[in-house]
Amino acid sequence: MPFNSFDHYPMSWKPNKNQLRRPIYRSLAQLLEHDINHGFLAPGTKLPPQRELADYLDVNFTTITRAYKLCELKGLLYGVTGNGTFVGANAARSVTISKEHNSNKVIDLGFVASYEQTNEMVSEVIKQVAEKNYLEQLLNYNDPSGIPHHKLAALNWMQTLGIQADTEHVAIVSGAQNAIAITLFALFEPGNRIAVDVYTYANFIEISKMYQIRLVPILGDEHGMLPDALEEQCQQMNIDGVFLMPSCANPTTIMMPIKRKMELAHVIQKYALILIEDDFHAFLSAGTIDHYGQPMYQMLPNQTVYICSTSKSICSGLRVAYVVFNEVFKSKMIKAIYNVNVKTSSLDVEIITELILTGQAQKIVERKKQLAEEGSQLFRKYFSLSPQAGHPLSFFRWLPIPQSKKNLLTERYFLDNGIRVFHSNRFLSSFSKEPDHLRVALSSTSNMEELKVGLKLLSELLNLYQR
Amino acid sequence: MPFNSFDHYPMSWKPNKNQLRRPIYRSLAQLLEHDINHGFLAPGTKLPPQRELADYLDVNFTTITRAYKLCELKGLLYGVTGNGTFVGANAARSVTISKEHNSNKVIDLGFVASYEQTNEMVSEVIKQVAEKNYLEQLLNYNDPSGIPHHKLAALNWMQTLGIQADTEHVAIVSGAQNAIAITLFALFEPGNRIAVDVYTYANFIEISKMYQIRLVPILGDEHGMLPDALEEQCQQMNIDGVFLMPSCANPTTIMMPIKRKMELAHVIQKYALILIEDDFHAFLSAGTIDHYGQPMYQMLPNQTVYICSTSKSICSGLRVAYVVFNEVFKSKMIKAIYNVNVKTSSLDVEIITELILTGQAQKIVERKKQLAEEGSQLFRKYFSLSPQAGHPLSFFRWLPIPQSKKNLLTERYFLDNGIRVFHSNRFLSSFSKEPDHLRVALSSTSNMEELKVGLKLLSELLNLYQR
DNA sequence: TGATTTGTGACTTGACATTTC
DNA sequence: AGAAATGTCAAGTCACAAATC
Repeated sequence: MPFNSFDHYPMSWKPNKNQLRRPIYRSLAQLLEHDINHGFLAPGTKLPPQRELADYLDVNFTTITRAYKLCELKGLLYGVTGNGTFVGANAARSVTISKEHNSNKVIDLGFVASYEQTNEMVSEVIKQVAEKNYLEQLLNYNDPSGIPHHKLAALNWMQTLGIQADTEHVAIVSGAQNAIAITLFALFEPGNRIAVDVYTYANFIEISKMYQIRLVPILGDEHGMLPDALEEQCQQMNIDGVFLMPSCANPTTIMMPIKRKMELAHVIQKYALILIEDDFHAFLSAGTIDHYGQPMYQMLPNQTVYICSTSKSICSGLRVAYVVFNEVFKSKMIKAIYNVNVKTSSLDVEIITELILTGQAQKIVERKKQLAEEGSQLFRKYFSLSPQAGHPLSFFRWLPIPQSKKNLLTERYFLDNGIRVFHSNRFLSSFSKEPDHLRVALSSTSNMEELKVGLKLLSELLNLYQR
Repeated sequence: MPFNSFDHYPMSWKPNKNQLRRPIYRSLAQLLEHDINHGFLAPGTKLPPQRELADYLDVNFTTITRAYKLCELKGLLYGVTGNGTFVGANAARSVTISKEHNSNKVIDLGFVASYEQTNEMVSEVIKQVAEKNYLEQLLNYNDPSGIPHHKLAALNWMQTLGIQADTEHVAIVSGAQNAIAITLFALFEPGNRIAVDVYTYANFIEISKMYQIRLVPILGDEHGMLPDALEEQCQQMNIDGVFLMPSCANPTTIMMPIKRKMELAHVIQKYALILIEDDFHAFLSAGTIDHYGQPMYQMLPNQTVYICSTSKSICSGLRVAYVVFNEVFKSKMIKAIYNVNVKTSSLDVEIITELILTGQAQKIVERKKQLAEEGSQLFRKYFSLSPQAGHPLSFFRWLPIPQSKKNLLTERYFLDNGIRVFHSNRFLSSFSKEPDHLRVALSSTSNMEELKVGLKLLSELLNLYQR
């Protein structure tokens, strides 16, 4: 007979004993998943200790361990030895951020687009490409990892970002998200652990959940992830990789100075982690910002997959990204690219290549920088920036907001009032006590006037929200 | 002390006891993987029984179970209760089939392309699309699952194949392989089991290995998978899905008659399997072949993901496929599409759409059918077809060859003599005692003359091979 | 500081199903 | 036809590590 009287000190979760079928651990995990997904267990809830629940259900405590673990792999829970097991911040919902059909009344400061105003410059080049007399050669199955000529343009482009590589160690894929999916697929297995910033790219959290990668949040400061914190976690558990966006972390806008990169590289090397370096804002940093230095790929070529998307810098709709890797990863990466994509449309890549080789891409970048500068100025008009404001040209801002009990309803509140923004919780893989933020995209409205209206409305709403 | 004297009855695999580290099961799995990958354990080898090996290594027998299981999930092994554990047919190598750079002297009858001669008809349409005045609207992040207008064209196209659906239940992805990856990702978890034909699509085997899906081969006859065999396996173990290519199975060219589809649908429904229906040859069957009937999606809409690629039928390089699913799968599929692709280039889809709406696509199909007919005739000139020859217009043939000790070296033999073809072993997920075959692609040479030379050479080589 | 709480994970036990002989 | 061989899998035991009090 159980020692405690459970009625007096009720557990946070009491599964119905009668609903349990064999195997118990699966059945229990199912009940747990159901209760989380249906809101009976709020994010952050501390679950009953394994032994206590086991006692209550009259089973061995490792049966509970196993049930909890199933849910952990699905990204619903996380456990802390000596402390307890908790429901994850985003257990109950998908945090995927995608472009949605808004009603016309809503101004989208949520999804980060890329100042799509520049796309007409691309249309021109499409017409030029269509006149080429070798179009047929772009329409077959040849060169699954990219036509050599396209790869050369890629290397040319990435050279300005500080990347040195050759055509044998670059491949063309369909955008950065696609590159991430392929890299996870190629180099990681379900159950592996990847270290991430406490706040990290929401779609990375989501794809990790899907592929059953366990994320290990690492503390950071104003220069990004802390090497000591990473090392500590590496000592404590078996970590397989680390995901970083050094050129401008999403959502925090932190740009990692070269010094921090080197310190982190040291730890990454020491523990033989695989680094996924998503350098999506490099085109706004390299050659523009002093202490930017170079990509981490250059420090750790044998351990890094470097991802350079052209979606933010050149054109979002053509879905072209470059992936750079060393010989050790090559065969696995090529195989994964084939398994996921077969290949990326050579027509699209031809257009990007033409943009690069004719110098049009550089003009687009200049224009986007200009727009980013304008967007930033508008933002500063309505909100004060802290001295540690992150990347000056970032396509989005990380705006501290007062703590509120609304919490999960925050996004709803703004949406109902005509603004789409994302709450910091969406970028959490476990939980955090840091102050709440909003991520505010500056690059998604169709013009600056709309952005201005949006930011003004947001600042007004925020004043009301505080009370 | 062990009962048997192991020196007298040596086990097929004797791992070095001293190399074992803790955890034992992982370390053992690693040794096993190494020995398989380095050829010390040939495909088909029977491994020592779990209890015997455990005795030898002085560990509990379920430690061996676990080690074997790790390797099974990676597609290296398969176990049969009561019989033993065996090294898989393709354990040591990747069976991925991709377009490779051949030396000019090699004629490629391996990779199945799609009579790329028709691509110049596509070039024309690209020029037309480039002149549209709404190009910019194709270059942004909007409509990740496809622009409504594009979806309507998709439905229009698939209607001729017998599919009834609406725009809410179709999505656009980047080719059939991409569709498969997304479907696995969306609806299956690592460790799940999927039933397949004994000989099945090599790239499906490969992606399943990567995602740790266990394949369960099901016996078939000249009309495809046997419903009874499927049912038997379903009773025996927990099977989650089934992968079928009813319009023309790759590599066997079997087209499933409507009667068989209905019988299989019955079993699939009874055991609540998820059906992945890759209908890549439907455009060569629907309306052409009498007893083709309709896709299985129409019989089991709630359990089926229907994949319709335009690579084989319209244009291979543009990477566009349509996916049809019911409401129950919708949110998971849309999420997975976003996580893997974000979206498919709307420019490419616009071109495919234009091809469909102007009727050019239909003309391309007609031309491809003509070419397929020619290719088939050429084949019959050099090889006799059995009465159960499979799909008459198939882009490839399944050619019985004499048993030979060369086995794994068969592909090498033909390659060294100027022909790339694939041996039946490449399409096996476990093992089989059925007679050997070659898969001979008819659609990959740049013209019919080259195909003729290739087939002639192949028939000559085959005569020599027999001796 | 040290006992206690709490989670992790490898290995062991034992029931069971199928195949072989 | 039945005993033995063989693989599968859930659940239990146990050692340990980190956090808390």
